Amino acid sequence: MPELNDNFFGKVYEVVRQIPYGKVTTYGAIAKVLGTVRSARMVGWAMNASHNLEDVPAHRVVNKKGLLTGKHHFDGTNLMQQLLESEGIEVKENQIVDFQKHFWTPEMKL
DNA sequence: AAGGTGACCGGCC
DNA sequence: TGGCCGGCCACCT
Repeated sequence: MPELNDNFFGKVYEVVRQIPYGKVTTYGAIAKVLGTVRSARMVGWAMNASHNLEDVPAHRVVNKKGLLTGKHHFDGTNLMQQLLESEGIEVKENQIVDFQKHFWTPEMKL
């Protein structure tokens, strides 16, 4: 029996899945919605597990500075950047250009 | 059961 | 923006 939504991870997946096309969010924002702002690290952990799920666009999740911190965890090295650029997001030196412009938070949805 | 770990954040300089 | 330090919580062994 799949116990996805029951876990802290499940919640993260749902939020990440709701990230619109061409938008990016931060771990802190997700953690905030989950109610655990202080444990933004856990969000990263969740993303690590989300690696197995294809429904979770982890490439749209970056750190506060707009850095593609997790790009190392992707299959390739520039895969994450390619995906973002494919969505119209400019990425330079592992950093998102006009990060704030593409910034999106789950709170917006609410 | 306890300890170690981690794709982070915020504050300070 | 950049570097360093402490906190924080869930997952894994």
